Amino acid sequence: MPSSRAPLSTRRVLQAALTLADSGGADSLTMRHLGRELGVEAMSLYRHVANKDAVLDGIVDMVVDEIDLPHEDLDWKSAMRHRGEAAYRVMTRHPWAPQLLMSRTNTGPAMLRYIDFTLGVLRGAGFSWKLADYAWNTMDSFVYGYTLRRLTFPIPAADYAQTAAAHQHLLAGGEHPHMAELTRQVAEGNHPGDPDITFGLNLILDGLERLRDTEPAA
Amino acid sequence: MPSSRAPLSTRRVLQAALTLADSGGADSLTMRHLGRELGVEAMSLYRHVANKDAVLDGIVDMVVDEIDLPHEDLDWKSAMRHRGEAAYRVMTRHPWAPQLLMSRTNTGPAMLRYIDFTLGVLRGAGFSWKLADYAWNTMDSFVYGYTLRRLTFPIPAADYAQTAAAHQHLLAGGEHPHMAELTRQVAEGNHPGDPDITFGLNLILDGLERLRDTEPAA
DNA sequence: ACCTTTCTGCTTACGTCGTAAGCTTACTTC
DNA sequence: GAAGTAAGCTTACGACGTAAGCAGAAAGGT
Repeated sequence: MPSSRAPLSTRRVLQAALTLADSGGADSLTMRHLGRELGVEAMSLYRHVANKDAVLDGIVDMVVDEIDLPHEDLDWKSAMRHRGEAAYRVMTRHPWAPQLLMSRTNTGPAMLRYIDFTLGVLRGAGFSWKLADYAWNTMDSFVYGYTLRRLTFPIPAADYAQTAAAHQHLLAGGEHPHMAELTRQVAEGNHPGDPDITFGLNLILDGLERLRDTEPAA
Repeated sequence: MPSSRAPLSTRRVLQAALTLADSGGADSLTMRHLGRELGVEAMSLYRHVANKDAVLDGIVDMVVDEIDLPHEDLDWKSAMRHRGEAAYRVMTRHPWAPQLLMSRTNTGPAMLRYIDFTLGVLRGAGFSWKLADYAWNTMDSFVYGYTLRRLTFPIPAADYAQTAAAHQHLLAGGEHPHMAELTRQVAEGNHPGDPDITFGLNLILDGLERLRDTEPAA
């Protein structure tokens, strides 16, 4: 009895690749492993995708497509904040993604849609073309940077105080007095230790609003 | 006549690794290639570095160490702006670096020094511990994000207008009306196309200043 | 002087990766 | 059924990081 297997397709390959990356990280996403997951030899995948890069481009765009766009009728600041937070949430669900997103030029359809929407929101709010362009670029730089740092950082936010307490002695040498004191503050619970993404988003959005009001669209 | 070769050392290996990465990108930095560059077999390197990860950690910290710290007597905003711009410049000299910096947990001595200095500047300017911590985290998220985006982006800033003009037809389908119009604006020279890093830095610094003045250090 | 330890670099080898080239099997279309 | 095409398989190549063990030279003790 020959095993009757669902036929391969680009879609199915990318879907499996996404699942594989989610479960085992970027390192576990190899052509051989991906093939195994689909009950197929590695080389068979090449009938449906050009090469591994195409797989990476594909799953990155699938992730971008998960970022949901806020309702058109939200005020621009809420919309933009929502957008940034949504991007962060999605990346957190797919921790391997931001690294990849930032490392390849790839601008898939989902990304184009996402940018176009953002420009629309800003233009609707009275931003000049130039300022709108600057605005989304600045926002995105921050969002990606923040997300990458968060994902790379080894300590879960909930454990900051505890970890700070445990590591205070490492900074006792006096070479890094400010870090030592900051660590003490965190250990004693005087401050939570890492800003939520909303902190930076609001900072940037408030600044953009002021710029818009200073130099309005021509 | 046996070739009399300078003896290996951790320092020499890391130095060569840095040079190799600079000249050929991260991909060209392999143990075999690195050995060849030093006139030595790949396995010989393992006498001086634990493994490839140690090499990567090492050269990343060397790059961080290149970021020069502004003078202590600069006002805090200039100091912070200077710091961000310096980081950007250094990363641009070593385009392979930010990717690596963000992907590994590694906090080498140069990084510790850099953070401690920044905290000192902010505390000296009257920021609370909490706000100072938020401040440098937000700044750095932006700086790294901005730098990564810039390095990944395929078009040199000088060619924006020309490239925009050449690609306008791709957006003619009407699916992305705002991007199409933005591209037109860039093509016609109505706006330069991408913000300098100073734009975002000032945005964030001005915002931080306002926050400091609203909720001063206890 | 000789022996012995240690240090440095070399050789060989294993299991992994992406993928080129060519083969085989199965399904369509007449 | 014959012919043509598509889908998956086999084998192989040249990378990669690095484990294990070897060879020769330098250094220290007697």
